[in-house]
Amino acid sequence: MKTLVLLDSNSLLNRAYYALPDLTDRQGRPTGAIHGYLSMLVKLISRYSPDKIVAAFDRKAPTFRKEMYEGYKATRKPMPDDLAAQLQPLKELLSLMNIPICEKDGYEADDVIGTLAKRFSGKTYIVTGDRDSWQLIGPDTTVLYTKRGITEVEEMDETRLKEEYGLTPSQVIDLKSLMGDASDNIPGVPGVGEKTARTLIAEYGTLDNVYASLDGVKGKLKEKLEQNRELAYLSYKLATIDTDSPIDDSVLDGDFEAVYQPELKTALHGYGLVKLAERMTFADGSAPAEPRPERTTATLSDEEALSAALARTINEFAFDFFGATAYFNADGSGYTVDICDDLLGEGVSFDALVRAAAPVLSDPHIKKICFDAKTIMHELDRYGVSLECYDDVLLKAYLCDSTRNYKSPADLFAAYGEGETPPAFALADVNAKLDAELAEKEQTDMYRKIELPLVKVLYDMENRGFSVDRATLDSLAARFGAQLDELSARITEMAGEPFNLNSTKQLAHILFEKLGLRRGKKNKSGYSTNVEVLNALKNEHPIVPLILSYRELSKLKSTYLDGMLPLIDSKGKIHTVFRQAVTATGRLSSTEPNLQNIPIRKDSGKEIRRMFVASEGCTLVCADYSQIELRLMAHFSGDKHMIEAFRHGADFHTETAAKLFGVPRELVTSDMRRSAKAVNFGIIYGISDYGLSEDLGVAVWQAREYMNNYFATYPDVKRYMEDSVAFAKENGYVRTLDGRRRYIPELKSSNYNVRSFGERVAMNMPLQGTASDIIKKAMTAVAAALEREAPGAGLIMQVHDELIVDCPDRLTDKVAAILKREMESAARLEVPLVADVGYGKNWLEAK
DNA sequence: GGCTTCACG
DNA sequence: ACGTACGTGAAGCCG
Repeated sequence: MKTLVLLDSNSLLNRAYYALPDLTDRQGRPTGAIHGYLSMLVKLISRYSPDKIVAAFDRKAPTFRKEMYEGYKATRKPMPDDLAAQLQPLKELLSLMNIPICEKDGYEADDVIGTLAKRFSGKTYIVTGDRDSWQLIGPDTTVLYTKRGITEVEEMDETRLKEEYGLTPSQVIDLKSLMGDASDNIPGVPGVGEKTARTLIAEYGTLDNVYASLDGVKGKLKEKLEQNRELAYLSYKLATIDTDSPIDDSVLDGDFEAVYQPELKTALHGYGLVKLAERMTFADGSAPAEPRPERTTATLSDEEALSAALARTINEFAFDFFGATAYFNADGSGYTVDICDDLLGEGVSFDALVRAAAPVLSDPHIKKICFDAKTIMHELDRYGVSLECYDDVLLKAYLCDSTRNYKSPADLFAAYGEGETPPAFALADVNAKLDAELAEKEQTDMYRKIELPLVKVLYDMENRGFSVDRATLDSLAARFGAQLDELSARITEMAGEPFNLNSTKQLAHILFEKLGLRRGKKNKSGYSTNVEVLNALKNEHPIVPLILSYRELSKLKSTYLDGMLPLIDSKGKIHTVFRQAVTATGRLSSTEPNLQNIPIRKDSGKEIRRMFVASEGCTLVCADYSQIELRLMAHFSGDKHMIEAFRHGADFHTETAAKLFGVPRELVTSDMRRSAKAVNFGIIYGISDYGLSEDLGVAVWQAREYMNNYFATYPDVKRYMEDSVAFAKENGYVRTLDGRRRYIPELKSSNYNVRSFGERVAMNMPLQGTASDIIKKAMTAVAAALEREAPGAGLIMQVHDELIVDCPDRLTDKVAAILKREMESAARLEVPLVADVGYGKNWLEAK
């Protein structure tokens, strides 16, 4: 099957123009966009080895669209002069590359591309920075979507479009007709943004169906849709790419060859694009510059050679999947198998690369050096390939400095490489450097025993997913929606004018200027309208409690109902992504969606928790550590009274209150307990009198007294906190029980606030971090135990001190016992480590 | 992209 | 005198 690459030239030029700095050649002619465009093209050619390439350009008469919807401002900006000036030179260079140009008066490049893609039978890649073109995706048609920068592309095919956006190609049009596109002059439905549009499409599938089911839509949204039906359908027409434009498809006749006439080299040199020319092969025999002469590089000419090379005994090789490029050994012999762009340029497709590499990737004896192995594993899922035996430089770098945030291998090279763009084998060098640094910082065990084994556990959790009950979600969304409509109507009436309730600025204007209510705290952009302020005004004006209710419900609806919808897969599950290298303390974080902040504290929020359910025939078993951070404080400080309170007391906060106020525990009032609890929390956060006073709503001197009282009750706690800070000041870092470190440069600051922050961090991190270490160890142990003793059951969630297992009903008791056993034995402390277990059909019930 | 607000541990 | 509790992520507004 032949391969065709279609270039959406105007879109690419635009991207290149804005992504690159203003370059000019010696004569002062702008060349930045040309440079970006051609770099991308050269890379693409070597990666996809297309048989045919066509460059499409816009040729739309400027007035064409305006008249179609008069009254709507044409917002598309004219092309900047120094971009327009690059158009003709680019076309000339493309001709010299023997790449045909296709354009048609009155048509956009989109239409040309859509038409050619339809007429070509074979594998088609559409290269563009425009999401519109996703509607053209099909079984044989993939869109290569340029990411920021330009030389990086993302392969968007049917599967990926479904997975990432929950859309079929044709739904791309439906979506756009609702949300519009300012840059493309597509109006859409006013007041409907991407968020709402995606929800509507997720629910109704098509524009037609949205309008056929208007009765199911509530409130203002329904109004907006009704009033703008024509606009929506006009937008639909505008967003639809014409796949039957009258173009001459003889541009598809010839085949492309990546060997160029010397005239091209001369022309490129003329534009000062020498480096670019060096990456090309010319008919007069001048080949691309030989890279990296300091190592032996075996350039492999085809798939067979690749397989052979990979089959050779290699101990280790680095794998940079997203740069889509490099495999090589790092066995110390100095031999390098470099199959990056060189090989991809010689007849090997990326799919073929993965297939050829599969035996190596899955070989349990060959170590693969990865950046973010978990993500790579998910990517390889798409090819049915598993990754065994891996190292992860991201995790190593994280352990070396948890306050850094490495987003890509490039970030790592910047920190550990030699600077500049790294050679392909740099990952192996970085890996070696990291191993040394891990050893030097005593993090090797943290890496091998805790973080690395957790990768597979998290990967399995993410894959398994959490079931969501659509019926519950829908009915909650309807209920909240109706309440919000009602609230917003009443608020508008009381305010005497309509305003955007979601705008703190407008709300502040209404409350403090129009209604003259008491101003509270200030923030950077004016007076705050946060809960604290509003609560203080609750009884001042009847509008305030309504605003509080509005805030509560709108938060819940937008974040946890509307926001969740597009993330539900075809099996009714959502798959969070756990991030293992972001927090400074060692905790995990959860994104897309964040399932670690699902509501629980208020009644309205509890309802939301109900929609997270066990899967078919299964039960959720939930276990959480009881007061783990305070228990760790007891352990670390060795404070006898605190230890005693944990060993014998039923409720630690009550126990603390009894000691603090000098009364028997039976006589502890709820107020006393509340204060004691606040101080206990303060202790975990690295206490300050001011913070405590804020939390308790008492004077600072009063808070100060509570603290002194607390330290008198648990004297070793105070000593421990002082020791912690002293250790940090001396060594520059603090550490957990297992040795995880957090460096605290803030302690050296001359700024009091910054330094105080450092001191609180020094007190807090060992507690929060050790708790993280413990639950991470427990997770690995639980996963293994479940596999052995309760096959069919699996972890699906971690919320810092809580684990959730989804298990077949009959295994419930077994799983409960496993969770309790493994969690409680994950660390040996001076006080008991206790996990409380519950179960149920939904998350609320199980907790 | 920064800021504010608020959901969780 | 200083003016903040520790750790996150997402939504929405605004310039």
